Amino acid sequence: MDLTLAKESCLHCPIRHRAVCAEADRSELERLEAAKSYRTFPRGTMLAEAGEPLDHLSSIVAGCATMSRTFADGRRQMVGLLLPSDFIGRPGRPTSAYNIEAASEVTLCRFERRMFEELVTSAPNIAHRMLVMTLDELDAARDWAVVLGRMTAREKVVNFLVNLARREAAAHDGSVSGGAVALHLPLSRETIADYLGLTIETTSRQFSALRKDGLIATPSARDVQIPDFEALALEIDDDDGGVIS
Amino acid sequence: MDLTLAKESCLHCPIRHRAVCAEADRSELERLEAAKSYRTFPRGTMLAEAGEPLDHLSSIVAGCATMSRTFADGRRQMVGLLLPSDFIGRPGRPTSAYNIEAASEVTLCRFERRMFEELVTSAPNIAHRMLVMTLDELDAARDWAVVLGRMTAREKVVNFLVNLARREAAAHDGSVSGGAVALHLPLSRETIADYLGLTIETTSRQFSALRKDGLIATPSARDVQIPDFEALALEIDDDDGGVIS
DNA sequence: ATAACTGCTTGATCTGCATCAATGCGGGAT
DNA sequence: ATCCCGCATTGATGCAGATCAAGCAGTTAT
Repeated sequence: MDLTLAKESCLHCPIRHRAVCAEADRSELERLEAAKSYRTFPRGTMLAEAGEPLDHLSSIVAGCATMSRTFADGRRQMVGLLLPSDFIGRPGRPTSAYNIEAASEVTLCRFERRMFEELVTSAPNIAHRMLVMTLDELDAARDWAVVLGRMTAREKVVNFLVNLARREAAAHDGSVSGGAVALHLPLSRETIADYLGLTIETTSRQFSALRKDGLIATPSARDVQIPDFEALALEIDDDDGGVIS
Repeated sequence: MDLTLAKESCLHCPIRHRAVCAEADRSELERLEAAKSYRTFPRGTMLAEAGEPLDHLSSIVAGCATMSRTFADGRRQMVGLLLPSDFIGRPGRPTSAYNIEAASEVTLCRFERRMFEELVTSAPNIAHRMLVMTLDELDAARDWAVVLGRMTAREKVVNFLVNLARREAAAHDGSVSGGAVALHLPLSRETIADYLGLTIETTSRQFSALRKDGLIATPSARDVQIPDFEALALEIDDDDGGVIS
């Protein structure tokens, strides 16, 4: 799970473009800038439906969205949390493979598909940056498979909290200090459960167990305090490489 | 298993290059051809170790390899099966994130890292094709997360067999007919179990249950016959989109 | 304030898969 | 052939997490 807020490869930020394109074709930059438009959607909006055509490709500017697939019998599995700088839609693939839903108010930087695809095929810089972003997502997706396939419920929840804390720290461009950390959860228990491949009840029980063990405090359901981050991280770090980088 | 695959994006095949590069810079093609070399490794060879430097990028020409991560306590999760035309290593990432092991004798088409990375940054065609391949892998990895997170043991095994059959059919460039299909499993029960996030015993029991239900026959542990492919596929297809594309 | 609603927690029970433990089977060496 | 040895199957039992079922707390409406 890559949760940094200001990746090198973020495609909606002109400052990044300038850095990357410094000595490259400036017209490429102009075209990318010209092709984009911004739009904000309220919480709960379906930004894409699995199998349905997706005529805009977007980069998330602000907010949080979820990517999931739902079975006919109701089982749901999230395959990713989409955060600022993450990309929605794929060049060359006209439809979305997953449901994408705004988990909070979300602002997108949108590119009309045809324009963007032309850029990707003709501009080496853009294509290369898309490749780097996609490789990051691939690593995250594979790491996620490891979590879902082999971790216990407790490990899944700890892993979730630790990564959320690390992302938050990265967003503020500092590292997680050895001390206390406070988190606001962007997701409901149900969404967390669907993310972790668990039920709501099991997820809730794991939060309660961690609280009883003194590893977290929960002033409210959506707020988590971690008095000793290292102690929490030890629950998963000490015995494997299963931590999502 | 016959592994002659012929994806559009396969990077070791000059014929494909020619098709893609037809009107593009031919020197790019020359350089790619010049940079490659072939090598064959016996079954069991560790082609890459998680965290270790990987100085060659490779395209699989023949054989089968597995990608996995192992926890300190022995838990192991495979994150992918690598088959001909699949790629090992990532431009811009000097180390492998996973253990990659030859599951059978494997022939690789290898590119020296520096040469290949130069090609990716300078040649739009190569970069674009890498992007398409990576997007395919990303879809597969996310689909895999859905399988691991929400499918039952039986569904996992059925999904595995159905996908293997489909890949095999795709390799022979035909579709899976409505009738009987014969498969040779390229993996041991243990490896299948690690792939599916199950134990050996559960995997074996599921094979036995499918046999008892008449959905498969197993002339040997490594050979599976599917008398009615559609009937098997119905076990998963009718209620979701959880099939790996 | 009270009611009604929604999301969270907790308890009791059930079950699917893991674990522990034999047993069977096939292919290679002698 | 016979003895292996690694792999696969099958059985008995245990347990983590799912399911079923109440309660509870925060929020919005009246």
